[in-house]
Amino acid sequence: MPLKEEKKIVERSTRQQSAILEVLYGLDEFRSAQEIHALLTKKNLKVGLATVYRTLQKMAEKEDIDAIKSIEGERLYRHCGQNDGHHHHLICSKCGLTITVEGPAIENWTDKVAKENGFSEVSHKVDIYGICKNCKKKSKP
Amino acid sequence: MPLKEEKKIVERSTRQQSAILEVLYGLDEFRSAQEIHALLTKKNLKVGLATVYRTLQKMAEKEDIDAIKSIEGERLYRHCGQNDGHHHHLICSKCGLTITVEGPAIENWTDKVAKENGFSEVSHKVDIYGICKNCKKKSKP
DNA sequence: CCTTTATTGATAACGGTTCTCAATAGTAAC
DNA sequence: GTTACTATTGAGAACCGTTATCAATAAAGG
Repeated sequence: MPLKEEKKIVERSTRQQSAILEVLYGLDEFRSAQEIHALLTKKNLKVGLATVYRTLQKMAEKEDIDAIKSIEGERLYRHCGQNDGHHHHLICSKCGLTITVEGPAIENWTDKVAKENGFSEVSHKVDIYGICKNCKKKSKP
Repeated sequence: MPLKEEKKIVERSTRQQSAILEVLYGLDEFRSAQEIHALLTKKNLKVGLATVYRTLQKMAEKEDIDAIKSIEGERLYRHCGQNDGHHHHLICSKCGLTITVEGPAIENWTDKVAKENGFSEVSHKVDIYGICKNCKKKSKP
């Protein structure tokens, strides 16, 4: 049983998957499945909404792309350049501005807390929400 | 304009609100609005589902109770004893086990990161998800 | 008791996501 | 290229948590 391929998202490569990847690579910030679907449509790449959901989900599972939850509970996706090194996201709750941050300190702290409490697999998902400078300014006129 | 009252959830106190509070005080872990509604029903405290949602929302706004989001995106509520001092939650993604942790280190880090990036209001919502000891054990038999 | 109006509750609506299942299209073997 | 197999797709229905609607109810104060 030789392992033929390994970097495929799924067992068969399709037009739809490439289209979704194409859009993802063009993204600089997190987008919802629906937004990605809209972007595809705008590019005349016809892909069903259900397929977008399914494919993004699979890609996120395989960690080919980054997935986070917005504070409203929406799942957001982004192709994330660096696959090495932990990094987290500082996301503006108002406008969605996303900044990637490195967090050795937080890694250490979460690891410590996790260990003390017998938890594992805590490290990868510390996304922090706040209000960015611009939005703060706007909200206090 | 004298401020008459201050610790009331709302402007008028009702049977329904007391019922919800009663259930909340009996909770030791986070529960969804629907679960709380079910608990009320079980206690023969008839309260409409919409009212449960509304009331929990208001209480959480006033920070009379703690609210978090489960990884599935559900809002979960709990009456949280200590009202003083920042604290965060370490929550098992599998079984929902919740541990309250203090995090001066994380406060400092988030503050620093926030300031560096011009963000504000980042401090209060660092809930960390992981897999607790028991669930980890189960998943690797 | 009466009036005012915050609150309630049954139900509809909503929004994001997942499911269904027949149609479509990769893939490997011929 | 053709065939057979089956993974994938897509349109729409279903789902699920939540919010909105709005008439009915019931606190609070006079």
